[in-house]
Amino acid sequence: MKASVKSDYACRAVEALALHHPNTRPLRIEEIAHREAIPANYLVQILIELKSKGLIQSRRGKAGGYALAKTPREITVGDVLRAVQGDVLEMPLLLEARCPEEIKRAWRRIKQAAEQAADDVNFEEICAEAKSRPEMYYI
Amino acid sequence: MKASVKSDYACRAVEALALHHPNTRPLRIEEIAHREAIPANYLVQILIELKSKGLIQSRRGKAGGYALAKTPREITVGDVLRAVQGDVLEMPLLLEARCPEEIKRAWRRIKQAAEQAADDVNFEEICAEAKSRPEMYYI
DNA sequence: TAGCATCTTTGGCAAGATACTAATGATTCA
DNA sequence: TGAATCATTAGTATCTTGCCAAAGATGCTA
Repeated sequence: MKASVKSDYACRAVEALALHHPNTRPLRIEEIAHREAIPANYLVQILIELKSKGLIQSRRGKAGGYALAKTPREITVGDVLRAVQGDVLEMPLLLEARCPEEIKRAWRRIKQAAEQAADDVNFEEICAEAKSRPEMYYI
Repeated sequence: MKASVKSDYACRAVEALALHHPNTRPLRIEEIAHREAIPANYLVQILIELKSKGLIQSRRGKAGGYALAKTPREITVGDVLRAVQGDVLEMPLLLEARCPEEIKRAWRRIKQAAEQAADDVNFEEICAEAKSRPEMYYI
């Protein structure tokens, strides 16, 4: 089991929007991509997924861009992971008939532990930590 | 993050060996492959990795095969996952300089939760569950 | 209403990972 | 010696990942 770069990008993009919140001016793709060092062409697709899951909202045209659709406190890392990869920890093998039930139970325990940990971190906390290290944001 | 078929095969192979324990006759690859419905040619490679990590042992030649190198209680799901995939939850992005520290912290929390859950299940428990459902082993 | 800036959608693609197959070698035992 | 087994290595079809880029849709403004 490996964490994908995409999931990381998604969390960092949401963090950027959360740090900008509740400023009314939306952040453009290019701004987010630059701040978080994410390839803009890839970020586009990630933002679309986050939007379709109701985590962020967008506006087009001049003065367009992205903003959170909820408060940072209402968005967890688990929400972001589910938005971009379907589930915090995907286990297709839970559907396989040949996997014995007791092994499936062990897999489920791991899955639930990861899910709980992911749902336990919201972006208000993440922003608070980020702001306690302001030096990062002058580079 | 997705659980691989390989990890599942590894757990099922160790379960088969644990259920056979402490019988002195080793289990042949073909036996394990048949019992757990795992492609034999693939299982070979998995068993080699489990052996190199000291979880199982082997004997060659006639009357050869595999057996556990420890008691089922001494082997956890976490041990098996680390043996076949390096870590319970791999997070190469923890090494990336562009990922802010507060996001890394969130990733670490998820990683540790999964690790703890995996280390919390040993194969004695798994065997006990399996034996409480004996119907599976007559098919 | 023209035109531009932005988001949106779609298709493509190179590199790597996954889940195998298969051939050959090495070891043990009778 | 030879049969049975594990051990090693190479190959490979398919899928996934992490992007790029072109064309479209929409909103703002002059």
